Amino acid sequence: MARTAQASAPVVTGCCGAPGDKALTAKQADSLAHSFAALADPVRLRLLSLIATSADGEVCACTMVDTLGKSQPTVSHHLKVLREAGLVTSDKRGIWMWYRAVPERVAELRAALG
Amino acid sequence: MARTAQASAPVVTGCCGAPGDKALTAKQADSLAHSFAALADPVRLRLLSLIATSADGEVCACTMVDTLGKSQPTVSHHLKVLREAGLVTSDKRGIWMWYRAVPERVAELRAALG
DNA sequence: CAATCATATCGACAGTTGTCAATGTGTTCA
DNA sequence: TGAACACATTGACAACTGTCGATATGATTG
Repeated sequence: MARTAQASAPVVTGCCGAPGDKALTAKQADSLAHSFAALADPVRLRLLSLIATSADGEVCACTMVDTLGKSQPTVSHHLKVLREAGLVTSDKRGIWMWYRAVPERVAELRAALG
Repeated sequence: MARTAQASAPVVTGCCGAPGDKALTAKQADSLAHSFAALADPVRLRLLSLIATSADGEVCACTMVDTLGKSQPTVSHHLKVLREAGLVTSDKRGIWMWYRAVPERVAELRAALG
């Protein structure tokens, strides 16, 4: 994208060189920050970990309410955040809501770190 | 763990199986969440990206104040968060403060995602 | 020494976020 | 139909966070 370096001023008047153009743009950073924010809560990390490490690849919501020490509305809220971040999908079967991880989305974030 | 429903029925009476023991503990999740929180802000992501992609591997603070559209105290605050998260180190030389990335720390977070 | 510059810290403010009780929605079963 | 259950949503509140102006700290220069 566009560089922020101004070619007009030849005098740097200090230490500062050109910032280089490989860094994230503001838009890219906004999007990434939203995704990482979904991981910036211990309850959500435990939820995602619970789902991702489950034997069947899916976990019922009631299991998570039982396992974590949080109220049902709180767990529901965090699952919604994970869903909106694309990190999990939900699937209602009968009375129960089953959650699965979205490994591709996790891989995207991992790729952003290296 | 302990089920809070009626104790009379030994049957599972529902969907819930055992949660499995591979998931994160509360302590692990707390620590990880703190680290990811450092990445959950667009300004910090741009700072880290600016530093990590710089040609010399280090960037002077004044460059970052110039590049991002934020005030000097704001940039200084975010750099402190990154420093406390172990993602960058700082080194004062003369008047200027130089920042370098800590790739091992970034790798740790990347590893936590897969 | 005083003046100047780069950066950090402080104080205050608005906006966001995590939490839970209460309530709503939709499903199953008697 | 109505009761019971699983989950989502709402509303409210405290705690946290990003932001900037003002100010402090520390180094350099004249």
